[in-house]
Formats: sequence, C-alpha cells, structure tokens
Amino acid sequence: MSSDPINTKTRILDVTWNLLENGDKTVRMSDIAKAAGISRQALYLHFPNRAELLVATTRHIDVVKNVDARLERSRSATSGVERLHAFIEGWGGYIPEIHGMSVALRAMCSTDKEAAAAWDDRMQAVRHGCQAAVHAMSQEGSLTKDLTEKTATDLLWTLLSVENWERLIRDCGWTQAAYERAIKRSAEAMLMARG
Amino acid sequence: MSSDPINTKTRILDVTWNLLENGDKTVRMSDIAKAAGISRQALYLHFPNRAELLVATTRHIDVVKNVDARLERSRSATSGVERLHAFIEGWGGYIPEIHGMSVALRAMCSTDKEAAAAWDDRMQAVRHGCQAAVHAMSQEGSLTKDLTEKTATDLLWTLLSVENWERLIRDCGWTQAAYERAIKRSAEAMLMARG
DNA sequence: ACCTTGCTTGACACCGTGTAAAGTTGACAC
DNA sequence: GTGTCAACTTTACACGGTGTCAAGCAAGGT
Repeated sequence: MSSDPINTKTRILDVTWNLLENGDKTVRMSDIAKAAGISRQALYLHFPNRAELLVATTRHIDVVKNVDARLERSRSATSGVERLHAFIEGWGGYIPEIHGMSVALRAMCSTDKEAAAAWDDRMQAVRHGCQAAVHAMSQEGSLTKDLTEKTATDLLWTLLSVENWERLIRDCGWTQAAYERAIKRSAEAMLMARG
Repeated sequence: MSSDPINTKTRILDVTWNLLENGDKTVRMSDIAKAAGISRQALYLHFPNRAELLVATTRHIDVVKNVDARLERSRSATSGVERLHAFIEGWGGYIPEIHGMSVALRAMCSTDKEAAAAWDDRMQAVRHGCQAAVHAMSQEGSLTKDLTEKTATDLLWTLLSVENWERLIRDCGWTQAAYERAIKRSAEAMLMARG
C-alpha cells in the first residue's frame, strides 16, 4: 500500500479538527483534503459526505479530549451544589475545545438531517448532566420551590448553551475564567432556594 | 406600467416575511419570486442580492410591527425592576414575530458581511435596552453588588437572546407565557440584590 | 506475474446565487 | 398613431461547492 489507511483516516480527522478550531473562514472539503495531503476525491473514500466527516470528527475529539471523564467527574460530588459546580466546570471548560466544530456542525443542521441529529444527541447528553445536577439539588432541598425539576433543568441547560458561551466570550470579550465564575453564580441565583 | 412598483416591492417583502415565518425549509430566491408572482430575475430588479432582501425585510417587519414603540415603552417605567419587566415583555414578545427572519439572517452571517452587520446592529439595539434597565436598577440600588453594570448587562443580554428563546420554546416545548414568566424570574434572581 | 489496496487525475451533474441581453406589455405624451 | 419609458419576461450562462464516476498508477502480498 502507498500509505497506512488508519493513519490517513485519523490524519483527516486531526486536520479537520485543526482547521475548524483555527480557521477563520468556512472549511471546504478541498481545504481539508489539501491540509491532509490527499486529493479531494480521496476524502470521499473515507467519508461519504461532509456531514459524516464532521460527525466523525466530533467523536474523534471526544475520544482525544476524554469528554466522558470530564462530565462524569461531577457524579462523584457529594452535595448538589458541588455537583452543579463540577458540571459547569466540566462542560464549560470543554466548550472552547469544540467551539469551531460546533459552529460548523450547527451551520449544517439547517440542510442536513444527520448533522442535526448528531448535534442534538450531544446536547441531550449535556441536558442529562443538567438534569442530574438539578435532581441532586432537589433531593437535598437546595432547589428553589419556585421551579419544577423539569423547568430548572431547561433553564440550566439553556444557560449552559454553546451560544451563550459564544456571546459572552466573543461578543462581550469575557475570559474563560470570568465566564465560569459568572455562570456558576447565575446558576446558583436562578436555581437555589434563598436563605 | 404593467404593475405598481411600490406594491410589488412591498409585496416581495410581505411574501418573504411570510415564507420565513411559516416555511419549514430554506427559502430560496426562486421560492420568494414564485410566491410574489414574479420571475426570479425581477427580484434582482428590486434587491441586489439575497442579503439585502433579507435586511430590507427585517426593516419592513420593524415598521409594520412598530418595534420602536414596543421597546421604548419600557422607558416610561418608574422603577428599575418595572423597567426590566417591561423590557422583557417588549423584546420577549417581539421574538416570536421575527424568529423565522432571525434564523435566515443568522444563517447568512457566516458568508455575508452585510447580513452579519445587520444582525449585529439589531442585537446592539437590544443590548442598549438591557443596559438601560440595568442602569436604572443600579441607580435605585436594586442591582446586586456582585456585578458591575457591564457584567450585568452582558448577562441580561445573553439571557434574552433569540437562541435562548428558541431553545426553551422549540426544544423544551415551553409556551410564550411560561418563557416570559421564567425569564423575568431568572433575570431578577441573577441581577437583583437579595433581601 | 497477478491481485488488492489506497490513492491519483480528470470529467461531469446538480443546486443555488448572481449577471447579461433581448423581447413584451401597458401607460402616458405629443 | 407614433414614440418612449418603466416594469417585467424569457433564455442563457458563469461561478462555487458538493458529490459521483471511471480509468489509471504504484506498492505489497502471494
């Protein structure tokens, strides 16, 4: 063989990731091919279309960055509030790593069903984390009586969206540290019983 | 003349608006032309490109729906908190009217500078409203000491984003009334001094 | 020598945007 | 009636990006 197929495939994923995170403009299939050192057509020998390439890249990032370990760490927290904090740190700290990816994937959602499903799947995973933190707070009585668990989960999930991170970091010029601090405080203010 | 030029232009804007709000899929220039009862090329006699057509449509919606009156109403509020409530009602109630428009315009932002500028302009207008409400609260001492006016404005602006409305209404299945209620409560919890 | 694998080159169809040019139709002026 | 102007039509085409197809080539294994 002229080259190792496994290396080519992972090289494509790495290069796609890199272009999405560091690239300023739209990433085309030809850009990825050029960066990977192969022809545009060879890309289609590894991935059937752009959507599946992007989805595969998200999975690749998850493996490399070990997203499961990050999010599951919040499970070991003892109190509900600690769990909330740990989850915000875990997910909030992960957003910058996947932001470029996220922009590309969301841009495809309007035209591609598969991309939409992949993005929705990830967001549901985040929602489960929110739900678990809210439930833990509810169990220990620290969740405000004003909100049902469902409503509180929806609000926390919304607060922790990638779009909100984008707005605060990019449009408002916040640092990552300021973001995490303010979001923790806001989540507490919104969800915790006062007193 | 074979038809009234003014009527045709406003008919295009009305039809574009209608397609964006009621259409499920992407709205193409040919869709708009067909709906307006003219040829695709005639569209380019009135608007130089898709971006400017969309931007003109937003301005058209603003005039018809009288967005200024809605947003300026919050100025007459006496207390800062009332002002906050009035602004949330005014802007939050306007979002459903412009949501389809907003989706289309944001989708163009990645490729078209003009569309990006137009959307950014509107968002800055919303930010000014947030800033005014936060300032009023700060003046009367009801703003929490934990936040600067700038930080509080950023947070409120983020909370009131179209994306958050989308998530709560579309993904979480909330009603408009539930949205406004919960956002008011959340804004108060995040921004108001406790006691 | 032969086959397989991983790629190459080149060509092409499709879709949506935007441009260009020549023709049609109706209203108004004189 | 003749002329002109404006709004609009039809037809055609260029461009960029995705995805498809087919023929060829080079290295490795048997």
